[in-house]
Amino acid sequence: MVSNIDSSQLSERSLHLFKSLVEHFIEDGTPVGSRTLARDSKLNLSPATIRNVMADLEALGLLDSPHISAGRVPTARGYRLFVDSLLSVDHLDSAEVDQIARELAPKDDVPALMQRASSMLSDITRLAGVVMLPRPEQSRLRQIEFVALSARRILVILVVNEREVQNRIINTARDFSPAELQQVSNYLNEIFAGKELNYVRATILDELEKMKEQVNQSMQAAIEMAQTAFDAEATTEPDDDLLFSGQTNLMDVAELADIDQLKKLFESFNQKRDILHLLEQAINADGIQIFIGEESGYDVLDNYSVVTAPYEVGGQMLGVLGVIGPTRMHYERVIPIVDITARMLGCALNTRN
Amino acid sequence: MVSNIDSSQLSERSLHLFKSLVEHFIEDGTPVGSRTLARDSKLNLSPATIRNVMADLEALGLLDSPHISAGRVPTARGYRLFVDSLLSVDHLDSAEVDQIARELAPKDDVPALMQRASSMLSDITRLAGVVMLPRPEQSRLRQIEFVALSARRILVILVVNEREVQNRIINTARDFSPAELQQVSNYLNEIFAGKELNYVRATILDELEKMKEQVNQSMQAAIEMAQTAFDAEATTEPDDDLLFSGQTNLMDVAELADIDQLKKLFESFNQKRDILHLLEQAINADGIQIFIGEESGYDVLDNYSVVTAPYEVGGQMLGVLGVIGPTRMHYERVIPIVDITARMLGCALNTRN
DNA sequence: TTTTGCACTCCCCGCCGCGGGGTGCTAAAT
DNA sequence: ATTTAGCACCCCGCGGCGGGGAGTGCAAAA
Repeated sequence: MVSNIDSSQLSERSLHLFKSLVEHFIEDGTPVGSRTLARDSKLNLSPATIRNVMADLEALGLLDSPHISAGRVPTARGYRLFVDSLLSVDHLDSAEVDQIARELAPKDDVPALMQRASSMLSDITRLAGVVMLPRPEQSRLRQIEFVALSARRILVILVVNEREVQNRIINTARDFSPAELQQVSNYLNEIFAGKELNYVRATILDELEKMKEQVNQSMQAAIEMAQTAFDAEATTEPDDDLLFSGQTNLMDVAELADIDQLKKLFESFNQKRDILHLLEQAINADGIQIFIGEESGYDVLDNYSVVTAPYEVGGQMLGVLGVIGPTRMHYERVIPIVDITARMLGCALNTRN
Repeated sequence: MVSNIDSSQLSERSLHLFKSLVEHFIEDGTPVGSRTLARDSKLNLSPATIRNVMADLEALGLLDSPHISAGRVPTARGYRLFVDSLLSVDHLDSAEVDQIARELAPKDDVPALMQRASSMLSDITRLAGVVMLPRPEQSRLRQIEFVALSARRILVILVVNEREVQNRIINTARDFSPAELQQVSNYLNEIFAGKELNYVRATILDELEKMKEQVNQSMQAAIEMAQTAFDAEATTEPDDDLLFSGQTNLMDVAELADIDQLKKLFESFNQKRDILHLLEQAINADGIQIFIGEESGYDVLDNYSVVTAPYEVGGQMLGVLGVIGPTRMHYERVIPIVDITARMLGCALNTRN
């Protein structure tokens, strides 16, 4: 990868002009030329001078011109410089902060809260919002219970991480009495409560097999049942770990030509895979992380930027949330919104009852 | 509403020509004129004759011409006549039937099966698929269980309709011992098992209030807890009762002009409300029901048709599934696909273990 | 009743020319 | 040594024009 441009490599004036240009382009999306820039930037310079500067900036890979004789447009590297060094982020007015706080008031369960966070992000930015839920690898088994539906149909309930509940129904080879079920769950809880879920799964499927002979009849049944339960669990992929909303907002901006690029983007929202990988890169970032256009490495995102922030509670990273929109977005507004939403979501998760 | 055209009101020849015209238009989406129709339809007629016929058909409201001097295009009423009287539905070849059967093999839980049905519909038709889940009104409480997470945090589990499981966490005003919980659940199961869920909710919230004084201390607590549980339940709207997939398929056909009409359609997919209402109209239909263009009454669907079929198991209607695509769709293919999918989904739900 | 012939309409497409907003370069000015 | 002015040039977008194609309606002939 070619190294990015550092703001110290450029004169004050070039930076100022570059900033105006980017701002102007973000505003109306048309290539901006030397004349308009001469008018807009308060520096009293002639278009000719500005042309020279722009030629330099183009040589550095910060600008590009769609045609030889059109205005200039920022490149991904240009946006990078812009957001890293030139951007002055907005102060959100308190009304907006209030709105966010209100939306994230901890009034119902976790998935619903996440969903609200996502749709709030998209509403307030008029872009697409996304929230990544905690990766299941980090989840700890808290409690396991069995409920008899009928003699051979058993409802398995896994309580994970204090408040998540998973359940599935299994069919057993022989009848179990409620008392037996109680005994089995006591046994499993004793061994596995507080353990990491993957470990539990691995242990149950592999290790327990060996000790089968050593324990009594009833425990054998327990082991078999637990195996069935976790077998089913393994195949149940989480799949709802990425919550999108406001995708349709992107159809407003779509330059009408790249409608099938947008289609590809929507499809990758459905696949989830690419976006998931991208967001995973952001989970250990210290605060806001931004992927601009081609930087992301996923070409469905070529003309789009992703602004992300991890959210955490009690110092532990839980997930990532963010906003997806055209590279030409109002970063100065989007960034603080994503930032504060991540913080507040953390709070909301913290003060949950 | 103006009455629809009956095929008996038209001459054999008009019908034949009309049919060719619709087929032709479905094929390439351009208005079709008298010359091409003269060529295509095997009737040995001159364009002029055909023009006369087309003028009649237009007067009847079956055709429309975008401009005075362009070919004709079917109206919604035209499509109606076409699908009701003129259409010869395809025979699905056995490979396709096999594919559907394979996709709907009952290998995992109900929601996943529904999801697969939906995405299969969209894959195979290259349109948008939708599956409406059983309306919660028809659901009967089968079993209720309480699991103590801690002394005051209790997991409530509702088993509904044999295989659906809902769960939520409530906080209680005072401690409950596991034995007490057992007692409460026994009590509630005895009264409410097999009852309709709405009835249960209503009863618990209203009636039980009155009997509070008459029962003992422990039962009072039970009642309070049940109230809390069902209170929470009431606010948990089902919301996942409509499963879409393949929306992006519609972006292929989008005539590029009506991109914001498509946006509105996508938004109504998200709202779910309109589509839900529409599908509810189809639940009591005997087999395939088709809403063509403006017929639906929802103007987001103006240039789209919805082909639906209810699915049932054991004679009881459970829900509706279908396909959404441009009015200009291959009905002769889509109809049997939707039809057979509905049947097979019914089977799959029936033979579930 | 069907067909032929005819006048007419409208869209689409390519073409042209032009104006606007741009550019780069060079030479003059500061 | 910059900055500016001047100039030639580029290229997109737009409006107007003309012709071809596809289609129409109508009237008169078959």
